[in-house]
Amino acid sequence: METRYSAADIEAKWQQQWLELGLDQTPAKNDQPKFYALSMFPYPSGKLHMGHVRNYVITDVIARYKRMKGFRVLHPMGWDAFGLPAENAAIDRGIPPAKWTYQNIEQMRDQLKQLGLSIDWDREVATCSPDYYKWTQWLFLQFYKGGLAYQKEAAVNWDPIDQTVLANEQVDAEGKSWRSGAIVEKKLLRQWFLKITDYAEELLQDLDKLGGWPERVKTMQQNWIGKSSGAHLEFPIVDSDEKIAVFTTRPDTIYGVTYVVLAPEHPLVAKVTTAKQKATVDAFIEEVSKESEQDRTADDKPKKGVLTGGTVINPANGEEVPILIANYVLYEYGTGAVMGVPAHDARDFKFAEENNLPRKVVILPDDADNSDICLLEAYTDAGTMINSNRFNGMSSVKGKSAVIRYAESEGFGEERIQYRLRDWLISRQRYWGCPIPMIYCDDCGVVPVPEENLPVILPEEVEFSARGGSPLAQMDGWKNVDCPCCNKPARRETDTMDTFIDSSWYFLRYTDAKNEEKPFNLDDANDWMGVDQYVGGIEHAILHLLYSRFFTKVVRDRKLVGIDEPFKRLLTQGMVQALTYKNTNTNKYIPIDQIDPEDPQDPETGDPLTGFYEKMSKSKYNGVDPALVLDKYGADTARMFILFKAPPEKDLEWDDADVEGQFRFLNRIWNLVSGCDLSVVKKSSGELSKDEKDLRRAVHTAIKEIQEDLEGDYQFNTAIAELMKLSNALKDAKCVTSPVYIGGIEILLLLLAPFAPHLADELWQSLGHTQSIHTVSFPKLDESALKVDEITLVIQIMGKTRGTIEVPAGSSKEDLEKFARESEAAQRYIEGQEIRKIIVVPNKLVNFVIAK
RNA sequence: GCGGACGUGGCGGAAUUGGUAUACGCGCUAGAUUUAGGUUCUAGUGUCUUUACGGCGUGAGAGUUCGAGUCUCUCCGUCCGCACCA
Repeated sequence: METRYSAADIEAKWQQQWLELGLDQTPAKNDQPKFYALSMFPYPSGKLHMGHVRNYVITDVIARYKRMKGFRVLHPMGWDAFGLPAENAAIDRGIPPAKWTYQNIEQMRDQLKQLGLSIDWDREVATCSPDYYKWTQWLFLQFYKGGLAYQKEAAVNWDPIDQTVLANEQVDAEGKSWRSGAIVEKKLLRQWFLKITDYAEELLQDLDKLGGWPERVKTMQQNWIGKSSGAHLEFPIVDSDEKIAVFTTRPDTIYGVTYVVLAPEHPLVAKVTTAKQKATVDAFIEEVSKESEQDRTADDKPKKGVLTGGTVINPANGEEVPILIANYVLYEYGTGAVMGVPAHDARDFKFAEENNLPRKVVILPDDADNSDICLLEAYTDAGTMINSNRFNGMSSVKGKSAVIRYAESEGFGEERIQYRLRDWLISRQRYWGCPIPMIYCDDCGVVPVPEENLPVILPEEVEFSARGGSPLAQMDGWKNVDCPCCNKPARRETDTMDTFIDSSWYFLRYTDAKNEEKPFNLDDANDWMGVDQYVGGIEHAILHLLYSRFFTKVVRDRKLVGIDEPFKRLLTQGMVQALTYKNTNTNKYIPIDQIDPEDPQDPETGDPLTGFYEKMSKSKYNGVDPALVLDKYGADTARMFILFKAPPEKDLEWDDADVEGQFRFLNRIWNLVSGCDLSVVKKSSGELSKDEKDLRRAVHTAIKEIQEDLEGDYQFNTAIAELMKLSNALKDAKCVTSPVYIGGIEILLLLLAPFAPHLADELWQSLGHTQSIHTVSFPKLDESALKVDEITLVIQIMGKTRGTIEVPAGSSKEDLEKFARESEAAQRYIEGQEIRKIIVVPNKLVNFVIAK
């Protein structure tokens, strides 16, 4: 068999064979250990991109390896199929969202299959299909029953382009929508929320259980949850029964309060404002409301504020201090009011300075000797309390709890834990999403749809005319329904759920994907969960991963599953980047085919261009279409390249020359194995020659290294390097008629099987095997084969390598020293020198320390 | 500003507990095969000089050690996340 390697022929053939053999199906429960390998499911945009390819190939190698290691593996795939692009396509092209989505799924499923992924397609789910979203709705009702779903009139993040509401997590630091990029506006609407804040503490604490997660993802979640502990303190308003509550992490500075500030939106503002100040206050509120979120939170923005004319009593010392409103106090955080301690808080300091408010020093640095210090900036560190009545002389660290206890005994405050995390706003004024199963009745109020009436079907034949509100709100036939309680005419909720809800439980559905009675059965979920390896992009570090953790804890508390955390190990794969050329004067990207790579110039202006590696995208003209790569080289080459080029968590720089390199490597393997002549193989003659021993060692070294690379941190790049070394060793081997050689060839194919599954099976068959290589166990490491007769001993003088000698393996320290001392390299340097010390590291080196 | 990660040839990247720095690949150079190009194969490829039994070399500088890419400290740089959170 001396034909050329043709990926196109063999890949289609083996994909068909595997399908017929059912190799990718999930085994029923048996006594094998389980392994759940999961990739984040894609949005069915219609076209596979390189980021997908990388994601799914990584998971596939892990799944295939684990199967060879004797695990029963669950490796499913599905579609995160609700979402806005389908509506946009409907508007732009007149295709109904459902039709567009299902077409895209067909297309992308075919593309995924071409990659040779060992996915159990019998468990495929699509979040937009009624048999899936029935259970999304059912789960929502569970939340509702558990008091974890509620409605609230709220100032929400309104995306003026997509015409919908966004969760806080979906608005970036500049106040822009994560999807449309539009500046988000504030709007008051009655919306559904999920009470994720009930789980804030557990979501934070359980990060410690996630040993297999990248540190940075955990840090990001920790910051997002934003726990801080301090005190809730109440300042009585003068001439009123009401009090202003503040949250502070520094109760020890309460004697330094020189004013109190309310957020402009705070409801007490109207009550405390005096007639004299009313015009000023109203003007200020007007001014602040005109500012965009971005302006208001800008870094170097001045802290503006005005007096309300009202005053409060400092409950610790009875002093009367003014109430102000200021733009830097956020209504959404804490109580929407702060106590102003300019001497010991950087923001208050700046604000007081700009608005001529007094300062009062109450914490003295430990190294200062008097209290008259002139502050140039706020002193925010710990120190000794002064000007604080009964607390004078106490360290400020102790003072925190002492002041809290005092506040409790005097009834003006208590200890308080505050989180930055807000409840999850899930209402979306969109059509293509999961309907919220709620009904509004004039008599009965808000009524949940009875479980037996689920799913609330999303009508699929809809007309889209232009961007704007959801068509559901206009579909009277759908909207009008009888109240399940009193049978009188009522109305359905026309908002749909945030699509992040759909993806917060799909990993549970895979464990029992066809269940028509419930979302999933407890035994199956407990058998497969948690996910042993989850793979996906870092962009989901907060949103999807936090929501999924929240959902898991809620369904656990509803006794639907018995685990605390959904994902045991998380691998965040790096981006796939490609070379882009940008004109730094005009900030325009130039397509690569218009450029001479030797001398990159802007074809229009003639400016020299700079090249960088950036994430592949249409707007940068640097995308590489996976379909073209598959056509030219085949799936095995694409897989090998992606795995070899960089470690999985690092960004990967696409490079056609390196793709060629992998293609060459697969061709070398093809030629190596096709060139094998089985007829000349001799019977084992017992004792191995040196060549045979060396080859056998190379083979087992490869087994050892690849196994370690796949067990630990998934170092696919070094695993492939080991495959190359083994293939080089086999190519150079002289003993081609030895059983060691042909055994080595077989092991090479077995080691290659998870990476290049089609080529490995084809060559395996060519060696006369009738069973697919993917049903064979991973080669067993024979430690004895790694033993060497001779080792290379490094001779060092004063820690510098001066030569090497070959010595028998396992020599004693004394012998090693003797060999080293007699070596030519050592002799040159120790001749006539006084040897101070000799360090012998067994099997490694001998170092002579000589008198200088 | 706060938090995290990282810095190794021309390039992507390797290096158990501190023990021969640059594995593997790309690129490049030379040669062989080929009508030619491509493919394939062989050899070479950190750097400097006085080409050696040599010097220098893992962002910079110091330290610990017989010995440091690896450990400690200081500094520089890049990337990422958060950012008025009281």
